[in-house]
Amino acid sequence: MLHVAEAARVSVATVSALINGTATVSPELSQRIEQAIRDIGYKRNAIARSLKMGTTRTIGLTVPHITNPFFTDVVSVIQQAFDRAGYAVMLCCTDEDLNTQDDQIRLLLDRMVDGLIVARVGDGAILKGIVEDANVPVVLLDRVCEGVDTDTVVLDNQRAVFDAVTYLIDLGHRRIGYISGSFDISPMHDRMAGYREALQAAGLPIESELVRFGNFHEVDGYNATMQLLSLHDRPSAIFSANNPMVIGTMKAIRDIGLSCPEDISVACFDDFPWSDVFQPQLTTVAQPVKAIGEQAANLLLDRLSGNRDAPPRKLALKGRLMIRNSCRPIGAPLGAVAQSVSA
Amino acid sequence: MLHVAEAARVSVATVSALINGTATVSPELSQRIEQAIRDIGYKRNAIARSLKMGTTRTIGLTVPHITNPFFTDVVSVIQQAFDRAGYAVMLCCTDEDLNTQDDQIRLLLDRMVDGLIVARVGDGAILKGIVEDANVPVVLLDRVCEGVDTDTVVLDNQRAVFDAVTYLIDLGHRRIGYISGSFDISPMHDRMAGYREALQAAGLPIESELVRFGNFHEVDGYNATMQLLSLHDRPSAIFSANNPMVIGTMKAIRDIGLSCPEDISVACFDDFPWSDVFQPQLTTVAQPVKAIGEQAANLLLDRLSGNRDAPPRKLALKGRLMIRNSCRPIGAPLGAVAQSVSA
DNA sequence: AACGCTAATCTAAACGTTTCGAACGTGTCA
DNA sequence: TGACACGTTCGAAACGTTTAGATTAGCGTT
Repeated sequence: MLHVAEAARVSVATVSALINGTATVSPELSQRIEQAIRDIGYKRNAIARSLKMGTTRTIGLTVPHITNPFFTDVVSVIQQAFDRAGYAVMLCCTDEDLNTQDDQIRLLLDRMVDGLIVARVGDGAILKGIVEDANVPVVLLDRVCEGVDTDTVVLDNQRAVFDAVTYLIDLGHRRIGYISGSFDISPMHDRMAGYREALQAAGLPIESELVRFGNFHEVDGYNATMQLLSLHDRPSAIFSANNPMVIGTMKAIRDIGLSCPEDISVACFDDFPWSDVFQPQLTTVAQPVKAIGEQAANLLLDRLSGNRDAPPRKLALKGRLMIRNSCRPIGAPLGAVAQSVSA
Repeated sequence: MLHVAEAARVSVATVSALINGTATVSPELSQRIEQAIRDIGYKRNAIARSLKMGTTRTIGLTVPHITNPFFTDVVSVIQQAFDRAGYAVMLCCTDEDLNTQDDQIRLLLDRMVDGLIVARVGDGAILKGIVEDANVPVVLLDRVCEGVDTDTVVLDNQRAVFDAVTYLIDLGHRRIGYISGSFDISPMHDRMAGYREALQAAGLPIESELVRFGNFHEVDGYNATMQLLSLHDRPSAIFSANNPMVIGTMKAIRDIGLSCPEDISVACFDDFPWSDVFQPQLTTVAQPVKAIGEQAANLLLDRLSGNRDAPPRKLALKGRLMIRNSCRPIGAPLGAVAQSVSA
């Protein structure tokens, strides 16, 4: 900018005024300055600007795994929303690891992001400390977090799983295996609560041998399913509380020589693009991904535009059970699929 | 830092020296300073540091669509690599749009990223101009780019498609539909070349009615497939040059009342997590995603660590044909699948 | 002619670091 | 005793912006 100013024989203040339109500058000087900008190929240094202005027009986004289709979609939607608003987004993947997550939030805060969208945090206390230090608006995604009282957008997880498990029960299933993610994040509590609630509502016992835990990865789903399938009295249906794990479930079923839905019914959390293309077409709980991402972005954008003092807003969206053909009625002839019963 | 210096009754220079270890500071002062840092809860301002140092320890990454499984994986790998190296990554999705891409590269350059990984650029000339202005190392991913002579990592696309189409021919297919992405990016040229080369090598005619173009999205694959299937003499196999489009292909096949592989064989580019779980298990060309991402990251990291003058390095990696059961031998009994023939 | 008003422009301080070179105190050596 | 080196600490400039407030010029009023 100094060079531009010299070339145009004006002060840097005038150049800045012209660029930002913060003051009127005469047509004559405007032209000289614009010419100089072109000649020199000047580009404003956003770092210097950020330092002075105290804003980077950049937000931080952390998710556990970008390869989980839910987060893939959410990231995509959020990225688009901030792009439209002229913000850049820094993406971090925490790999479901608490320390990694803390490090990355610090990394983002160090870089003076203007705001933060955090999906699936672990321990609330740590996040709370980090976030209170840096005085930056935060929106929590996909989970509530004890002690961190801030904007939040989540799914009504309990209700969603309740609906899915009730659907299985209505099909005649009595022994329903449940594969949960590890319990340190709230959605897994709520989803489990939905499972138990559905069983209780139907007067079915809650049997601990039917509940398995995994760490969200395909291999965990595989192992959990293997255990469930080798039970003496094996379940007739399995619900997986997480999407990547259901891949493991399907592979375990195949490897053990069974087939879905003939021998065992399967449903899971999170829809994905291929779910209705191949056989079996998985019955899933679809999250309103687009709405979730957009709401989160709007919440943050609103804070960013100055609305800092409004009380925290908590949004809970509804999931939707996508009934396909991976669950079959118990007792019905083998050819029957779910739709014919649930109609 | 000023406050810390005051509280510890030293100069800011000393604080900086201690923090960065750039000069020895006496144990006594060290302790006072560290105490002050804790008391105040001081965090170094990375923006000010970047301004002074001329480096942001941030890189920019642009991809067309994060929802394309190839890019999802590549982004994931790249993110991890830079995370390990202490870099943040700014992610942009260009939606296959040239203007969007230019805007976003400018956005990233404005923010003084230290380096750039660009996947799937359109016009080389524009990129070239942008990149030459900002003197920042760039690595090109997934495509070569005329006129931009810089580090590049791509797949040997022609060979990969040649292998896949040859496989189809070996199965007895004679009319093979081909769905290409739009032609303004190099992989689509190369993949098409592979298709033509395979046909020619087998002495088969190249029929333009069998070749369709789409814009990389599911809906494009759907439309293209609909056209291919309503041909008077419809193809017995379809190869889709892009992964999202093959979803459309499968849906079109289903909607038209055909089934794969009984009525029509399908293969496509890019493997995905579900490919061997459901039926049909799609035969795909798998890219070595992990290697591609890591190589790209290493190339950039190397430049970032000072190796600026080395001549541009061009890496071409080999794809791998994952033979599953979505393609059947022509003329063989209906139950037969690909493996039994290709053994 | 002196005055005030407005519009255009400029000067200089500030943002929070890093770093160069100077300054200071202390001990060593001639 | 003075010169010198060494280890530690500090002052101040610099990075490239923004912006408050000062300055200037032009013009209409009284």
